[in-house]
Amino acid sequence: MIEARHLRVLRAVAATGSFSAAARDLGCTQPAVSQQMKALEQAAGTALLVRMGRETRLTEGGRALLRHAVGILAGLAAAEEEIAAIAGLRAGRVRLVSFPSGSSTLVPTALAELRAAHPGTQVSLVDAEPPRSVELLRAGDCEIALAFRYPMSGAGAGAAKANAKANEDGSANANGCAGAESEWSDLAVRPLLTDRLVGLVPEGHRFADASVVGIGELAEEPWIAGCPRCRRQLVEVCEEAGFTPRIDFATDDYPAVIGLVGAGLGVAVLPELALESVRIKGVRTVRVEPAVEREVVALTLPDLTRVPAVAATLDRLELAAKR
Amino acid sequence: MIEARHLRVLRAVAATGSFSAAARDLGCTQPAVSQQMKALEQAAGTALLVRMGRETRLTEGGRALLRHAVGILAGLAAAEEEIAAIAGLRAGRVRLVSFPSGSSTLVPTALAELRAAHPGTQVSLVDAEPPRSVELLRAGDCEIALAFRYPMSGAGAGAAKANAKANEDGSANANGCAGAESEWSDLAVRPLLTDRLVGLVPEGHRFADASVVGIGELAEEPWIAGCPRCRRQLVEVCEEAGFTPRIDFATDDYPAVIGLVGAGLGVAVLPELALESVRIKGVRTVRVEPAVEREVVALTLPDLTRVPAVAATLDRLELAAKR
DNA sequence: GTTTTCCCCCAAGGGTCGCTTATGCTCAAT
DNA sequence: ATTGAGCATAAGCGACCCTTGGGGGAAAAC
Repeated sequence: MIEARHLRVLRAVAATGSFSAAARDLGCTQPAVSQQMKALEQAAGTALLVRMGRETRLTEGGRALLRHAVGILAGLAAAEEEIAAIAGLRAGRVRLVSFPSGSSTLVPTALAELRAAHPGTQVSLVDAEPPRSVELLRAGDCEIALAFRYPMSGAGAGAAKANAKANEDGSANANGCAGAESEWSDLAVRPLLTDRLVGLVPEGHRFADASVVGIGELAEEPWIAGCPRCRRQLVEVCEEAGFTPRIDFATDDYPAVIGLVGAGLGVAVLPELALESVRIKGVRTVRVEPAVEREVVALTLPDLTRVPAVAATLDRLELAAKR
Repeated sequence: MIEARHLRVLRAVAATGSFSAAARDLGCTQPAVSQQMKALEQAAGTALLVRMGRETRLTEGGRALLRHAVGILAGLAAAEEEIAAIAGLRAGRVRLVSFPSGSSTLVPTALAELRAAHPGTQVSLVDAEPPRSVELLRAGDCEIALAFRYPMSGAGAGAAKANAKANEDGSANANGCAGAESEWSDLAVRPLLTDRLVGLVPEGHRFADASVVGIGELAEEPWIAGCPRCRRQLVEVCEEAGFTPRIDFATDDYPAVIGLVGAGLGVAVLPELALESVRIKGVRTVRVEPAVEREVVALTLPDLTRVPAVAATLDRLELAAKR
């Protein structure tokens, strides 16, 4: 079995015309070259070069092998170059999937920094909400999935179980944003930030100037819900507070939620992150009690953390989240 | 440093989709594949594949490397194929240099047998007399040189020295057909046959029906000499017999020599081998005393004896000489 | 739900391989 | 004749590679 090492030696010997010079080129000793050439000749089954006094010449077989060796080693060098570019962040594609409020806040700043530090890397971005984004990740359609989850709601496992029972609108139980039972145990989880839900009330509302509002105080208000997962979380929190919210509107378009609240059609809770990139007009934000937080994380496959471009992207995301 | 072995494993893993199946393909155990892949990933500096439960997928780096690996391994296979063809005598060029009487006797039968046994081999033939043929061999312009030499003439070193002294028409002292001083000590010498010189006299000559003739009995005859080396040998032998031959004609064209003898213009001695391929007409052959023999050998560089096509050619030459 | 099966990782052992150092030989040049 | 360069060989040592045996985890089968 001919190995690349053999061909490197052969090429050096052919180029320099002597074993000693080849050894110097290769950075090893002369006996090493002798042994490699002997091994190669044995693998080849024929003499590859003739020693004529001081000079060494190739035989027909040696010339044939050298002819191939040039191309093979060139290909190998190209492969090493390309892989080194990927390893050295001079190249590398990362497919990133994020939920909308992440795409418009964390991701742009992270990608801008990544691009500035490593111009060769390319990141593609696709929007998808957590259950779907994790599917994409597991299916190999992306390298990083930004997702979020709510901590085990209420006080313990009992509530978590109720939560699990309530999950019957989505796809089976792989909803990807619940607390415990469908964890990402086989994934690499990089926590980015914890995002607090804040209440939204129209200007002039009785709580418009309140600094903090108990959730129960909004029991009689009409509600405007966000994305399905946020809506589920809302219902759950309200039920823990002892009431079932009356949801008049539901949309995953955050500006629309704000517009509806501003028009006086109801109140809402939204992740703080979602508010960062939309123009707030005609509404007031209030802190709600009990505090509800969601954990925003970057998910990837464990092996992919060893891919430099993926690791670098994760680092930038974490950095961007530090604000 | 990426080795071919790594790429073979990578290709097998990519093709089969699992380490175990790749190990079966490669004829080794699964941990061996694991270790090779780990080594390759370390050499590459990035993860190359992701383990997703039961299936394994390539990363971007893995795909890039595999893309190169296909070409590299194909090149390597082509190289091994070509070198195997040369080693297995399904291919291989041999450049053979021979003196004329060898070209027309030993060589044709040897090459015919070689061609029959190994149709892929190609032998090219060039005519050259010994001193020149050995030069060609040493210069790398041929692989095998057929040559001949006369044993140390007369009784010992004294005569050999005289012989050496006489060599002043050719190129220096590398005449390649003398006895001792310019031996082929650095060459591989394959004895083929010992060729006796026979006398040629015209029909009707007083020795035409003699079975054996002493060389001295031809002292007064006009002589027709062959090639320069044969002529030199003739002179030497005659001088040892106590006379200097009167050489009226000299030509290295053996049919011409025979023609001249047949026309009654003189007598000659020719190597038996030279007579084999010419039509003898009008002359008689007689054995001369003392017997003069020349040794016909095949010369090659020592390393070239390990080139299968060269070795096979030498074997066929030896076989052809066994007649 | 439990069991089975498959696949991979890990650790330890043994054998091979590859490189180095040291030595001797041959050839060419001074 | 001597010196220097180049290659071959042998011994020693370290690294590498492969194997065996055991374990864990996830998907498939019962």
